[in-house]
Formats: sequence, structure tokens, C-alpha cells
Amino acid sequence: MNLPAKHPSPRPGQKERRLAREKRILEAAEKVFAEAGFGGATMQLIADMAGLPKANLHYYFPTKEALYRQVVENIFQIWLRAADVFDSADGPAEAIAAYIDAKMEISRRHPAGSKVWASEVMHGAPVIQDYLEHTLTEWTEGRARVIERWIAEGRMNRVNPHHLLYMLWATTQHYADFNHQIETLNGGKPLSDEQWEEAKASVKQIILAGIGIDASDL
Amino acid sequence: MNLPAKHPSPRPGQKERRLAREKRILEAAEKVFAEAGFGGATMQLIADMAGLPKANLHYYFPTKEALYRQVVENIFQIWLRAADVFDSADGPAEAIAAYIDAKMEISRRHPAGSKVWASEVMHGAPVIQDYLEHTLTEWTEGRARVIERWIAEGRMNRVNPHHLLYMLWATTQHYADFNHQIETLNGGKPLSDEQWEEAKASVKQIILAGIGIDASDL
DNA sequence: ACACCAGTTGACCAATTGGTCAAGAATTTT
DNA sequence: AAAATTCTTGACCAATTGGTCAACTGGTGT
Repeated sequence: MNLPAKHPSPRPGQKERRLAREKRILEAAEKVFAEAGFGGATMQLIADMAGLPKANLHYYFPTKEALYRQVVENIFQIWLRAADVFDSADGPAEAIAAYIDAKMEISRRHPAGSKVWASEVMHGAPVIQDYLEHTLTEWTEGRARVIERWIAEGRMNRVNPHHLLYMLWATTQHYADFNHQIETLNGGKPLSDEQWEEAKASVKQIILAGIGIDASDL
Repeated sequence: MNLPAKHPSPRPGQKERRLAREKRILEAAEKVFAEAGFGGATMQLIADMAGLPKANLHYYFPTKEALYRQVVENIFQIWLRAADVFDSADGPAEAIAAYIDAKMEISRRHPAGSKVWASEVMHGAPVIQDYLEHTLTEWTEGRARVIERWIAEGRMNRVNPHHLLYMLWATTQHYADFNHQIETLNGGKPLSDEQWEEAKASVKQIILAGIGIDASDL
């Protein structure tokens, strides 16, 4: 990070290589943790999937817990970043629609990460309890106040902001966590591009109508 | 069940004892599987929680898989039974409201079971793929047709029935699977009776309005 | 009293697991 | 080119795991 930088210019060298290796490991780990859960995942499996010997994996991540923690924290960052679109719009219709789109896109592009997150929370959040208590709590309370303001301004129906947020989280996350069930009910095939669009549209339609917003605004 | 019944009268004896033991084991197993996942659960832990030696546990359930399978199948039965309330009502308002109530009650009363189910599906449904492909598929298609009929009759908005069902599942299940997160956001306390009522009411309010049903019907 | 059988259990086992380590290969720095 | 640092890896280890087994217990029917 801050070692003597003899050469002020580029150098594709060591640092990038290390980051690339770590990224490859983290991607393998995410998949394995998602498929097998923390308890069912083995370092050997992760090493195999990343294409390197187990001992080497332990060089980059000293323990299984450390590796897992990193995976979970990465997901949480993605999750939080998506949450930002909530603020970049100025009304409930745009904000909630954009938030649904963003979260549905995460479910589509990062199903493994979503599952790891769900699994972590389901098991009592042993490693990210801090995040839940601070970052997530603050974000949630902030957004709840925004929603209450919209309600006070008559821009949407009076609903309990927390339960609305839970519904948004639950519904969008469902498409990742339960994608296997959805696939099975879809004749064994993954949702096509059009079906994903329909899913997004359906979720937006029902929720926006559910809080008294005319979706033709969008 | 149908062994020679020497005594035609009662007899609290052996069969009941066996069932009681199995029930106790299954309850312990459900908790442990929910808390640790299949991979993280150990027969020793389940035995401890059930209050009997591990070897005895293996007398009732020969393998970890067999025990797990039984737990999952039990949950699925509860799930399906709740689904029946969907049919006992004659209109979309009553049916969906009753279904939400029933599923919310399951989330409240059987959070461990719900988590085991979620975990099973999330990991690709290794042991209940049959159920997904047959029983669940048939139930879902049947209900989707009912919803389509309601739409055709003008009794609710035109929405994609599958995505409506997914939203119902996702939202109600969320209160079980993510109860830890909800508790954390609730100041570390479980939802009170009143809060559960508000949760149910909020879910019903948003979804019913979302499909164009005036909830004051109920 | 006896045999019979479901249930109980501590001791044990082979396999797997997360993690270590020392020796070597690469790469960078001097 | 040599020294120093970073990476790589096969072999290994202690602990844990699911599962077995033979001996034991206790109730039931005869």
C-alpha cells in the first residue's frame, strides 16, 4: 500500500497479480459457499474450483472464516451500492422503481452472492452482526423517514415503511435465493431475458399499485 | 398400525412412545438444521438437543440424510396444508388474504422449519426435487389458473399469476428466514403480538391494493 | 420363570476436515 | 549475480464427523 515506490510509473507487476488471484479465489468461494453453505463448503472444493492447491489458498486467506467473511462483506457492499439509487430519485415512483430494478439486477447477476447473504442472515448473522446493527440500521431508518415524508406529502398511500422495505427486499431477493424453485416451475429452464423483464415489471406493477402510485408516471 | 391387536381397548404403550421419541428428535433436528444448515449440523448436536446419546439417534434415523429428509418432508406438508386455504375461499380477496395470514402464521410458529425449507431450495433442492417437480408444480399451475379466471372475471387487476405467487411466498417467508435481521432492525427484540398483526396487515394492504382489490371488502 | 424383542448405550473406526510447515520455485530489489 | 522477498506446494497432523457394533436393559407374552 505505502511501500517505497521507486518507479513512479506503471508496472503491471505484483500487486495486480495478487488482487487478480484473490478475486479468482473469492469468486470460487462465493459459488461454493452458496451451493453448500458455510458448514458444507470445504477449502478443498474452493481450491479446486479456483484451480490451485489448498495450501496456496491458505496463503491468501488464513482461515475458512476469513475467506467467508470477505465474501460476505463484498456482497454487502454491492447490496448497499444498489440501495443508493433509492436516493438519486426525487419521488417515490422513480425511487422505488429504480430500487426494484437495481435489486432484481443483483439477483440476476449475483445469485450466488445473494444466497451467501441470505444464508448468513438466516443463521443469525454470526459474522456481519455489526453491519446489521449499524450500517443497515442507519440506512433503513433513513429510508423509512424518506418514505414517511412522501406519505405526509400525499405522494403515496399510508403504509408502514418498514414492512414496505421488507417486501421489497424479500421479493427481489427471492429471484436469487429461490432461483432453483423458479427454474423448476419454469419447466426446468432459467428465466429468459423477456421473462426477467416481465418479472421486474410485475414486481413494480404490484408494489407501486400497492402503495397507491400510478405506474404510468414512469 | 395393523398388527395383531390382542386387546381391543386402549393401551398407551409402545407405538406412542416411539412416535413421541421420533417427534422429539425431529424437533431437535429441525432447530439444528435451521441454525447450522445441513453441512454444519452434526448428529452429536442434534442428539444433545434431543437429550439422548448419538447412537440412539441412529437407531431411529439410520443416517443424517434420512433424518434431514424427514424434517424437510414434514415442513413441506405444513406448507401444502396452508396452501389449501387458497381454495376454501371463493374470491380473490378472501383467498389471498387468508393465504397471507396462513403463511405469516407459519413464519411465526415454524421459523426453523421455514429456514430448513429455504436452505434446501437455495442449495438446489437435493432431496425434494421430486416434490418441486410434481406436487408443487401442479399446485402452482392450478392456482395460477384460478387467478387467471379471477382476472378474466374482472375481480382483480391483470397481473402475472406466477409472479404474484412468488411475491406472496417471498414476502411471507421473509418474516421467518430473515427474522434475525428483522429483530435487529426492531431494536434487537422479536416482533410483539401487535407488530405481527401490523406485519400481516401491511402485507395484505399492499398486495391486495397492488392487484386492485379494495381491502375494505374483508 | 423364561424367552423374546424393542430399545439403549459406550466404545470404537475409517474418512474427512481445517490448518501447518518446511522446502523449493519465482520474482524483485540491491 | 546475489540477496531478499514473495509465492507455491506436497506431505503431514490433530480434531471432528457420520456411522457401526456388541453388550446390556427392560418390558411383554407365555
